Order: sequence, then C-alpha cells, then structure tokens
Amino acid sequence: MNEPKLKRDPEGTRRRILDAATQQFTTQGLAGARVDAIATAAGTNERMLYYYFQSKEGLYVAVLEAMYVEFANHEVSLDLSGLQPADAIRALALSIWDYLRANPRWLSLINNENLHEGQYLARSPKLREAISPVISLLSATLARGAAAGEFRADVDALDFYVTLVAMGYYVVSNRFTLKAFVGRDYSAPSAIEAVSAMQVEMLLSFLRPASAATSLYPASAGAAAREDGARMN
Amino acid sequence: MNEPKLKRDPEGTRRRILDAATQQFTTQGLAGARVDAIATAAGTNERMLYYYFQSKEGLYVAVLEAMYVEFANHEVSLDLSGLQPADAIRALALSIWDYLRANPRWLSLINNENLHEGQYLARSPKLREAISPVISLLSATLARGAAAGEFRADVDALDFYVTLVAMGYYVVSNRFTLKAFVGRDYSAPSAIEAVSAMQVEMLLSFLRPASAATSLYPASAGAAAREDGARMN
DNA sequence: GTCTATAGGAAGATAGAC
DNA sequence: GTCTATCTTCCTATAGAC
Repeated sequence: MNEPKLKRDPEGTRRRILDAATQQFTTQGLAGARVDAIATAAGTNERMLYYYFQSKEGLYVAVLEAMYVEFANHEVSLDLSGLQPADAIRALALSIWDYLRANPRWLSLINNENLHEGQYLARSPKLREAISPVISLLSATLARGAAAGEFRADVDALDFYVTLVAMGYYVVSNRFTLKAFVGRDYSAPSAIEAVSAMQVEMLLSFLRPASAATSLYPASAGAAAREDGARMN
Repeated sequence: MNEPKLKRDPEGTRRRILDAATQQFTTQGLAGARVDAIATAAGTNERMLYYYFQSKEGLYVAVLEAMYVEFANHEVSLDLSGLQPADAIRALALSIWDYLRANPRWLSLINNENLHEGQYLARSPKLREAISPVISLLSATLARGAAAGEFRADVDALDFYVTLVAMGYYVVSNRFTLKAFVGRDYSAPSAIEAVSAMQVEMLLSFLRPASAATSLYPASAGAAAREDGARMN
C-alpha cells in the first residue's frame, strides 16, 4: 500500500484488486476469502471489485487465469536442446520442482479447484483445454533418448509427466501435514535436496533400457506372466 | 435420514453429526461448510452440534481425528512377511494407493489442513505426532531386501515413503485439474492401472543394486538432511 | 439431551452521488 | 471510475423451555 494512488487509474486499480485477491484466495480458499478484505488490501473499495469482476466468483476465475498465464510463461523459457537425454530429464524435473517450490500459492489454488471438482476452471474457455506447455518438450526428450539407445522406448509420456510432477507437488503441497505425520520438515533446503536427488535417480533408473528387461510395465511387454504381480487384466 | 430416531440417543446423535460434518467439510472445506446444513443432514438441530463439539472448529478437529483413526486401522492390517522384498514393496504401494483412491475425502481434508498450515492438526494432541503406521513396515522391508542383496542399501526410508505416497496421492487429489490440463481422466480404472504399473516399476528399478552403480544419490554432501527427527526404529 | 427462537454480526452485492 | 452508505441474506453461537 506504499504504491502512489492516482485519482483515476483503471489498469492500476484492476491489477491491485487482482493481486490482493490472489493473496486472499490462495491463503483462505474461495469460501474463506472476504471481499472487503480484498478491497481494503487493494487500497480501494468493494464497489470497484464488482465493477471490474462482476462477482466474487468472477474474480476467482480471473485469478486462476492470471496464475496460469504466469505458469505457462515460465515453462516455455526452458531450453534442453544442448543436453544429453538423461541430463535433459534431470534439468526438466528440477526446473518444474523449483517452480512448484517457489510458488506454493499456485498449488493452493489448484488444490482448491480440485476441491470444487474443477468447476471454475471449466468456466473459463481460456483454461479448459490449456495443455501444459512442457509435455511436448518431455515427449521429444524421451523420443530422443530412446533413439540414442539410452532410454527404454515403451514409456507413456503423459503418465511419466504426471509422476514427475507428483514427486515435487506432494512434497510442497503437503509439507505441513508431512511434518506432523512423518516428522520431517520439507521446507528445509537440505531435506528438499536429498529427496529430489532420490527422485531424479528414480526417474532415470526407470528410463534405462536395462530396467525394461525385468519390467512388468507396460503389461503387453513380455514378462507379464507372473501371477502374483499380475494386475493388468 | 431413514434411520429410526429415538427420543434420546446421545451416541447416535453425536455420530450422525460427525458423519454429516465429515461429508460437509470434505466437500466444502472448513470455511465453506455450513453448520445448519450439517445439523439438518444429521437429522438434528444446531444446538446439539454446539452441545457436543463446542464450536464449528471443534467439530472440524473431531472429524480430522476420526478420519485418522479410520486410516490407521486400515494400515495395520497389512501383512508382508510371506513375500519376497520386491513383491512386498509392490503390495505395500498398491495397498496404499488403493486406499487413497477409495477415500478421496481423506485427501480433501488433508489438503484443507495444509491450506491452513496444519494449525488444526496441531490443536489435537492425538494427531500432532501420529506417525504413519506403515513407515516402520516399509523400513523393515527395505532392510530385508538390502540384506538379501536385492535392494541397494543406501535408501532413506522416509524419503522413499513420501515419494511412494506422492505417486498415488497426486493422481487422485488432482484428477479434475489433470483432466483439464493434460487431457487424461485418472478416474478411469484403466488409466489408474497403467500409471500404477509404471510407478511400481519406477520404485523397483530404483531399488535394484545395479542402479546404485551409476547413481548420483545419495549426494555425498547431502547427509545434512538426515539430522532431523526421523523416527524409524 | 433435545428443541424453538433469536441474538448479533458479518457477508456478498447494489444504489446513486460525484 | 470512484466512493459512501446501505440492503438483504446468511451465518455462528446462545438463551431458555421442556
């Protein structure tokens, strides 16, 4: 609120409301956020909030869209072309995990959206089919590694991507309950570094062609005969 | 509400309030839940809610405790003693993931608790240090596998556990936003089976001693991470 | 233990002047 | 575009009878 406030400043007012709303929604959730608190924090009044965004929910959708734009802008800046496949996977994973760690607010918003079964996301045409920009990058990297004989060739890129994100997401999103239930503080850089090193190694040991030999994944690939582990049909 | 209602039924009333509250809190969050909706769904009135649980937040903590008891009861029923180490890890992972899939309400509650930085969890002496009952089981299995020469011996059990849970948790908890952003429906059994098979293979290929040869994990400098209160025994 | 009734305040949304 | 004042609804919590 140190920001100089002009008499008439449409864009500034709109942006300050959006910033304040982001803060409120990510810390209190949609239901917990208060419109008067948002207006006050934005240095304006409730009327302007409805003037620009029609309703509390309209403002919430605007926050969702703004955060997605921010997320997508970050992702496209990644260049893996000069790296060996394994190093590229490592760099990609660390880049994603770093982003999640640096933006826990984004995770809170996504969690809130899942609580509401994605219904507000569905309300935004911009977001409904906004495919994550790194997936094609990952896909190309996996293909490059397979062509070079460094990676197994039977990997589903989407499942791999989801698993990779899961590793970083869970540790950040659930850091408070993890501290209480397993006793380790994953806010500490040393703890994050250790678990990340394990997770990178996990991704890469899976990708090595050697592991395909004894693999039960995917189901079609040979060795699926064993009875006790048979869960694929 | 088909349940026959007695004139005086202390335990029944208390339980019906708790059940209705679980439903409300897991679908609406703490702030979004309405006490009159809970009372109506429980077939009673608001006064009884305050009579038994003092406040809305008191009721919320009671719901948290009840769901944890349910969770812990499930976990102790697992017997891995007859299985080879690799099969034991597979069975453990699938058991945990199945539970998460069957109880998405539990995940919603945990997410809500992380939104509030674990502050209600901290309010319950029963929950504050309620170590997950499977961790010692996992730890023993890893040790057994290492002794048999089937697993690498340098694995941090807590980090491994967290990563294992992350794989199942993320896919269930974020199924709505995943459907919108990556276009795959992880509510479908076939999608779940495919990704689970990949994830099991990922865990096992990491554990194989061969992977330790080319591994960068654990980082030689990363030992600092082990100084926290990891209670394994 | 159970219920009806209601206090007391806060929430989302709007009217209308400038 | 901005602001003050206000409407209406809803929400948590309690009083007090039975």
